[in-house]
Amino acid sequence: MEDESKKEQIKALTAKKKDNFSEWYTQVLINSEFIDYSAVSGIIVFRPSSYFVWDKIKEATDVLFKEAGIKDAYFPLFIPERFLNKEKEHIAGFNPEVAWVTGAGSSTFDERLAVRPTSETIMYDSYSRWIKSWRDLPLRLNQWNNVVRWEFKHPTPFIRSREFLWNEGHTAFATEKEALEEREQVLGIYQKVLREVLALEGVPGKKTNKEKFAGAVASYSIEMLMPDGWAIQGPDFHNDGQNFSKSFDIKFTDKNGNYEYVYQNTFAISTRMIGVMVAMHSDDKGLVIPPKLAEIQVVIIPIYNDSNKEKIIKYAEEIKDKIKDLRVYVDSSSAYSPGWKFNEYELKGIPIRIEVGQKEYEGKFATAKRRDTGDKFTFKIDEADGKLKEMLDKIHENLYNKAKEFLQSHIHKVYDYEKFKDLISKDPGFVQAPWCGSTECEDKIAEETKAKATNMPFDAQKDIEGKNCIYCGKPAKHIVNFARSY
RNA sequence: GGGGUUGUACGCUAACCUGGUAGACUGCUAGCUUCGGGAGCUAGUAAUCCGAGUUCAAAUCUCGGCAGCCCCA
Repeated sequence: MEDESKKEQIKALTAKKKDNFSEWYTQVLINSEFIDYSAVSGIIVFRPSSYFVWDKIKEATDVLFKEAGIKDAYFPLFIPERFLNKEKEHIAGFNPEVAWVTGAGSSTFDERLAVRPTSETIMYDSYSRWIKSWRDLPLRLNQWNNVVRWEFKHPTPFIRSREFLWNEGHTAFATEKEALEEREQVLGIYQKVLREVLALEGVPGKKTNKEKFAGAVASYSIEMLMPDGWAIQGPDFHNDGQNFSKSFDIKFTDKNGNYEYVYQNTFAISTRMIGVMVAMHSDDKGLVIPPKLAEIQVVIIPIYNDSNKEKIIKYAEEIKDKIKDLRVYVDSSSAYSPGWKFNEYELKGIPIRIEVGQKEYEGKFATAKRRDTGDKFTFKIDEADGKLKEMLDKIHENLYNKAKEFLQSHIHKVYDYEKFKDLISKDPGFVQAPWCGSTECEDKIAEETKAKATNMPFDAQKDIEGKNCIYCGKPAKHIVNFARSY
């Protein structure tokens, strides 16, 4: 037992995922050197391994954007106040969270500048000058950047952060039809990235009026679930109609010579998804990073003593050389013992660990361990390349399947309000229930159960026939995904 | 906005009640011995949130500020 108490003083996690989720979440992120807190409250530092994860998410998404014909651009960080004020709903939604720059050096600006909370206004000022003719459309631009929203609620790394990184896509079309068609394409891209890169599954659907984006006609989201059963909004897509084009005067001459306002969309995926990824996959030993996002995919730990040190390290390097196109690291330092390294790389979430010592050297094989399941396996060094790639695929698949099963086992379809209340308080998750469409019922439900209308899942709407609103009993118009929400 | 609570080294913590040498663990640096699940020894490095008051003497008591956390609105 003396060992136990000593261990706790070392870097091991003291909180358990099951017992104290938020404490565990923080410990995992900090102890694994994934992130650090900064001197500014509510803003974290992305250390190399977490920035690597973001870079990969970005890369995977960007390839799909480019294939779809969306180009990258970059617009200013600072937005003149008069721009923000142009679209009334938009400014009303963001005003409380905007950070302002009021001067430089000892001088004060005549007009203060907002640090972008989102870039609609600064981009659409340009769009209004760039779009003159139907030939200029569609205009589909994206930027990868950072935004600042000075939240006052308790900050949580990645999940609720005052500065975060994201993509913001802003597109303009000549017709409403074309604009609406973009939704499926973009949500499809996000879903593919979530599944194939982050190993996560969410529920796509339409937002209620109350929850839609400030300035949008309709909003859509992929809603995610955290391990504690609370919902969190994932990537989103907003159909802005002509709201912004009218405020920013983005009009063009159509084929018949008439002036028309463009139809617009905006969409985003943010670093918040890293938080969901960490929370879903990791365990009491530390981080678990899906193979495609891991800075080091395979770590090789040579186990040696004075008499065989050189040849064992050489053997480890030899195995590394046999592995093509994977990110492999040989930790041959003698500063730490093998046991120390095992724990360290588990804490950091490296998908596969390989151990090579005297036994392996003599038998020309290697011993390996999966981070996700803890299963050990061995392979002959000549088959290292294929074996490891296959195993990384299995790890991804396993993580994705577990995440999907968790989501599915936490979706409940309910038609009775008493049962609804019971589920929300006892077994948090998504509760899908029929709703009449009135904000009044939505508000009452939120007030009585603390569950928010997260979105209206596309695939659940077919069940609407003959159902009544769970709150008022009037005929239902939508099936809504209610949940306690971050 | 109201109430509670906590600020000691990178981190964690002791001394606080009862004022008097700031002590462990971890980390970090160096050396020697180790190395198949967080190795051992030796030496070194590093701290009382800020300001005022009481006192011969303040990490400790009092007041104010700042910061974190919790609860309520």
